[in-house]
Amino acid sequence: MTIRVYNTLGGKKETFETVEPKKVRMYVCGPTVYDYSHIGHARSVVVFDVIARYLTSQGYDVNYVRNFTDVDDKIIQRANELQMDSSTVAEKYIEEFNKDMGALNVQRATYEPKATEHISTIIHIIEKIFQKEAAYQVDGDVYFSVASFPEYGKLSGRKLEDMVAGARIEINPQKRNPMDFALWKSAKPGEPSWESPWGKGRPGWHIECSAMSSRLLGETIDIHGGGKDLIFPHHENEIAQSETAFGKPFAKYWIHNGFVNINQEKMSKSLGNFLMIKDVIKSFHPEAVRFFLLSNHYRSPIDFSEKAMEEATIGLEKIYSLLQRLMDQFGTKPETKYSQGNVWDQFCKAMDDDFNTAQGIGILFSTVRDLNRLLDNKDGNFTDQEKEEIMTSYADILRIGNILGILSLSPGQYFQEKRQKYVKKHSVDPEKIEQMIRERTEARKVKNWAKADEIRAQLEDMNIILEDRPDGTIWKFKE
RNA sequence: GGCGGCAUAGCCAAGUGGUAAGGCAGCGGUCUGCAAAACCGCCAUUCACCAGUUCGAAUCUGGUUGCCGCCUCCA
Repeated sequence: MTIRVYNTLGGKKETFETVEPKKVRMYVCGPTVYDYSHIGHARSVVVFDVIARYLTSQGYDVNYVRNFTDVDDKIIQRANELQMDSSTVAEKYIEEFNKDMGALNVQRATYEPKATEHISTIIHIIEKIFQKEAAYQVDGDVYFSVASFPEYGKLSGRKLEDMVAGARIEINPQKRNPMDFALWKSAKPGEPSWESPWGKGRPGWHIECSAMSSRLLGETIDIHGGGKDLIFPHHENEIAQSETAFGKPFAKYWIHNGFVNINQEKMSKSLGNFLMIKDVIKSFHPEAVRFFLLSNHYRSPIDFSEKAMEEATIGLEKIYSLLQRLMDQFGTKPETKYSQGNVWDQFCKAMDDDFNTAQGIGILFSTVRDLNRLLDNKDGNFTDQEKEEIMTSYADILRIGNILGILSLSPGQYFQEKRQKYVKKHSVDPEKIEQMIRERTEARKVKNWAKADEIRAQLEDMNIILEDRPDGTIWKFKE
């Protein structure tokens, strides 16, 4: 089956063909670690996590690099504010990043390098760029000369002349061209620095990705990804540097994810509406967050709101409820003997078309409805063929969950976790609820409906909903 | 000012040439002591607007309007 990928370079969908057969070299720009990770980071990381999982499921050997920018002006500034060492600041937020992404069930990349671990490679590449006469030194700073790279602008679709005319750039008299960017920055006293042929300093922002990508994956890679905002200047500059240094294409496919808005506004410092992952998962289950993030196509913007999260939660629970039902009726998870079925095929078809998780989720819901219908109608009396069908779809749902990184818990665990979270947040007493339910059950036994309904109403006031099932009464929080 | 994107029901959203997936909400029904859950049915003759290409367009082309992003740190 062929996979089609939208390539920012060229602006259209292309057939996905790797440099080496069945091997994927993928590099995704990670965060600059000077603060907690926000929901926008989550989207990018989750989207590429799903892409890596999917490609792996299709038989590719995926070599995935996700870096940390651990030396940078903002980190230095933050370190000064906190009166800490900048590497300590970076370490702290790397740890927080891993904690957040772990909670979101993100798989670890093959390599998760830090810029500071690759200083010698960075210096080596800058030297190569000097050899190509595309770099120049001004005191201790080194700049890349965009005029030396005729294709500059090919990713973002801009022309040098237009950009310079745009004049929103601060003119730095040291630069030959206003669009030139730093490869190496000289160190001011007290700043973290490394020895280099140009004196003590640190790498510019863009060069680290060129270095780590080529070092860990090779000079031409298959996928280079990141948020849309990185297209210019970051990725444009990476292309200029790498292709100048190595004289070959840097990346075949450029994949960029869209933004997360908050209540229809862009997250920004001035609005103070940065939504941190650690806060979001206090209110919503991490799987619901993932489910939400994947419910739109990855290139479209997505609007985060309380309502949207509630809908995502309802959707996720609809699936978990079916899984609960299946488990109650057929025991534990379907054995591996149930091969990939029609549902999985449909899902793959959606994913093959530029990783269309939104469509994939639609398939998931249709399947849930089909299975519920079958379960409703047959009342437990299934022919062997029907059982086979059910178990195949059941297995497919779990397979899809595994690609999307959801449905990783048993339904029991999921609802338990959710309940515990609520109990903790609202300090309710489950024992008391159980007691009330027992009283109601007694009342129902003697057909004292008035009393039963009264208890139900009392519980409803406590935001609790009851479900009378054949095997007993269960309760849930309404929220 | 330059570049790019988007516009599909009450809401969210998929669909890029073959006659509108899916979800949420709502309404009617089955089930239930009553509910809930689940299921069934209803819910866009139409895809911002205007022209054009085509046997055929939400999908392609040109134009209009509106919204958004990037060009400055940003996922």
